[in-house]
Amino acid sequence: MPQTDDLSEDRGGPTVEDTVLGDLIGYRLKRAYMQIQPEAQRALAEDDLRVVSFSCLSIITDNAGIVQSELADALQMERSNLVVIIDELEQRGLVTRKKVPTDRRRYALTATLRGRRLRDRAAEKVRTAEDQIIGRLDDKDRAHLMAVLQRLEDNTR
Amino acid sequence: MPQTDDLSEDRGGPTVEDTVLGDLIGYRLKRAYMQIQPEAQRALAEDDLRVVSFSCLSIITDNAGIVQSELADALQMERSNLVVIIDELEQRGLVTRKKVPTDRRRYALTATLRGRRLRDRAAEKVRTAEDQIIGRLDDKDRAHLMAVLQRLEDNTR
DNA sequence: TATTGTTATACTCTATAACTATA
DNA sequence: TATAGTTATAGAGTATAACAATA
Repeated sequence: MPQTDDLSEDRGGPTVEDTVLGDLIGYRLKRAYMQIQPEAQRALAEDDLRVVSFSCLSIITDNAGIVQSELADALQMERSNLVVIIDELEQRGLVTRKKVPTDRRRYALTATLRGRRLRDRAAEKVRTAEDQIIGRLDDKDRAHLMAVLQRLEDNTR
Repeated sequence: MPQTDDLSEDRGGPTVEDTVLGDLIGYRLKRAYMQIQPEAQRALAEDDLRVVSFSCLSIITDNAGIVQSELADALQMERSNLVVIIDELEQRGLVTRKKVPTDRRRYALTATLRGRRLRDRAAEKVRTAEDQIIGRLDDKDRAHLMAVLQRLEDNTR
């Protein structure tokens, strides 16, 4: 098994490969996410979307009629922080807010046709950006990664 | 393959499983990290460490003599944001700052015995916390996950 | 009484610019 | 002229408390 216990210069990089830290899943997850996130951000910025607003638009698109507190639950964020995001999506004509007749405290969120189309286009761009980073990761490894991450998440529910 | 296209109530949870979003690696990575991070945070808080200060202490421990800008590179963070963190680690007697004789602009960082011991203890706690979340993930899946995440990260360098 | 959406606010993280001392 | 460490500050992102409307 390849293991580097040589701390001196190795291959040009700014040194430092840590094993104790590198063996922690949380650290590896964060590092991997840090590579992907900026590229996703850049791809979404072309359509004036942030990662969080894209996530909202995406879930609303696939779950027409969802209300804000449910959306907050789904994204594990505070419903108070959702307000301005939905405000913007609504102002841009991407989603609609409609009072639920049976419970007038709640607003049913639905993506407009324009919203759904934007979501599809943006998702495609993010996918392309991700694929470029994934590089040599073949389909089998990708599928396995996704399955394990999903399982990891499910284990905590 | 198991695929849910039923959007109605499934098993008590607050609904919502999105496929377009859920098929993005960035989203899955973030979700998985969101499950792990709070537990790691809680484990580290017992020793008055934050994730970032633990990461610093850990890298310094394994790379005695590293200077701040190298550490910033290693953790992919701004060196300006490192200052207060190292300040605190130094004040707690966990690391030392020593001017490098050959280049007096730089400070060599080294973990003290107490720092190294704290790192080892804290790492063990985080590991335990992670293992509890990982649950049924067996050694093979864990190893494969780590390898793929590492590869994913390496692909971008 | 409890919940939904909302507002305001505080707190943490991260990013940027500018300074100093050294090179 | 450039770099390391530092400071101050601005900007995100996130969390908390309180309120009005509704249940």
